[in-house]
Amino acid sequence: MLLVDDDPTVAEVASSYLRATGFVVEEASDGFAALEAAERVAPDLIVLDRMLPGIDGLEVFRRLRERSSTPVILLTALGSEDDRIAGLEAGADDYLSKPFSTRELVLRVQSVLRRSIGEFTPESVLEYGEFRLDPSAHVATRAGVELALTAREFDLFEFLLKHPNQVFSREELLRTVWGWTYGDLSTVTVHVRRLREKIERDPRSPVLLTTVWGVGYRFTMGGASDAVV
Amino acid sequence: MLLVDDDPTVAEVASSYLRATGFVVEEASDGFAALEAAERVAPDLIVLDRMLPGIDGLEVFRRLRERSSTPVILLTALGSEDDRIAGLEAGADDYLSKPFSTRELVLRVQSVLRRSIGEFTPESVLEYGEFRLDPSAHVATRAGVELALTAREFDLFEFLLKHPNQVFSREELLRTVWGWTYGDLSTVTVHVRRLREKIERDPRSPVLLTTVWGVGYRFTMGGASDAVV
DNA sequence: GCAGGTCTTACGGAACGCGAACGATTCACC
DNA sequence: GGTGAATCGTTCGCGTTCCGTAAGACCTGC
Repeated sequence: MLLVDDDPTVAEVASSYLRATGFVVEEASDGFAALEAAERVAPDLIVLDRMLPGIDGLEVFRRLRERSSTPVILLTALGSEDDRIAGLEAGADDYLSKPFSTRELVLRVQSVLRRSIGEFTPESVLEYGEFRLDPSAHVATRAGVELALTAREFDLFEFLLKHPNQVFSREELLRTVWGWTYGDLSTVTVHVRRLREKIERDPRSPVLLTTVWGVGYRFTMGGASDAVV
Repeated sequence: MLLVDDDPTVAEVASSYLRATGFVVEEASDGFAALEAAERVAPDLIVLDRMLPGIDGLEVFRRLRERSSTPVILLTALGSEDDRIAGLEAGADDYLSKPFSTRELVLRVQSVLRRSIGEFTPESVLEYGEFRLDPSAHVATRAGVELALTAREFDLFEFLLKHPNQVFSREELLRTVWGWTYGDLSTVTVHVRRLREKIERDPRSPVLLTTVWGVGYRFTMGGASDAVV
């Protein structure tokens, strides 16, 4: 997959998350590099920012389409309906407006790939101990029993399961899971709490989703870690 | 394949994409040229814009059907008048509303061709538990008893049976089942409700076709799932 | 004990899904 | 051709769920 964005922050966050999901990600920061990279690696899918230095994203898109039928997802700043129409008009396969959550991006990517390739998106079912999480079905279970997670809780849990034994600050979580660049950090706090309520044996003294004082939160995964499948 | 559209931009983008996918594309920009070309090259498939200068696209469609059974995919502009021709659209093999993604077009083309070629082989019959669904006969049964599904309900049910245990947003369903780029999402809601009324034991508390809050709908299929083929 | 960080609880607004009903349109049947 | 049934997409009101924020209590490190 090829990711084209001139904003280093966006590129880094998005690509790391996509990689964690199991994709092989090539990056490019401008139009020329994008065209070159597309030629070189022949990606399954291209995620393309509309606003690019040098050549405009739409122009890049047209040139890409001249020579291949690779699916393209367009990213654009602040989603006005006009942009959306323009994007689809040009023939993009899907469209996403910034700021977006990484989960949203992954969902779109999988959706587009599912449509283009057929069924084969790596059915990445996450498993840890008695936990099982199926993103495509949007089902999370503990020992076979379904956990009634809300959308946000699910997103958060998914992210943590994909990045175990790693500490994330509230800011980071807000950026990656929520897709916000700013916002009230207590939002994260509360959602962590609510999630604990549902996944911890004893929510009062968390074992899995622990607090790292002054830093953030960590999802701890014991020795035997078979995350991907 | 024959592509009929008077908008040069659409024609160019679409045809180049189709060619990149491997199709041999003939183009026509108005009704007369379309009829002439259809006669001349005898295409496997015709993609026809509904809005054409001179003869209307629908009229062209009728005349085409008088002399051959070549599959036709109708392109429709958006607008209130779409509804009026809903019936005639049903006569087409598939239809797609503008603006559409080029990939979507290719997918529909492939799907229609697959259907028209595979007509001789017995259509695949979907089975799940006591449900049985025969797309070619357009008949759905529960425990041998025929379910009185309407056309849309059937399409929706078919799609869900083919993609069990997977969540689809209303938007996705609108795109894949309805072939719309966008539209009123409550359309999906209502049809899901009507479908539930017919397939659920207790429509008030659905078991098969469940709502995933804030995400979409999921058709849940118990353990043994042999959906495909 | 203090200060800053974290947890808990509660609440209002917003989003969401549901149900019912309504025209418009089409199709089937007379 | 005309009439009635049926389908489809839309609209509106209602109840529910979820989410983000605020405020106070609690805890940790110093």
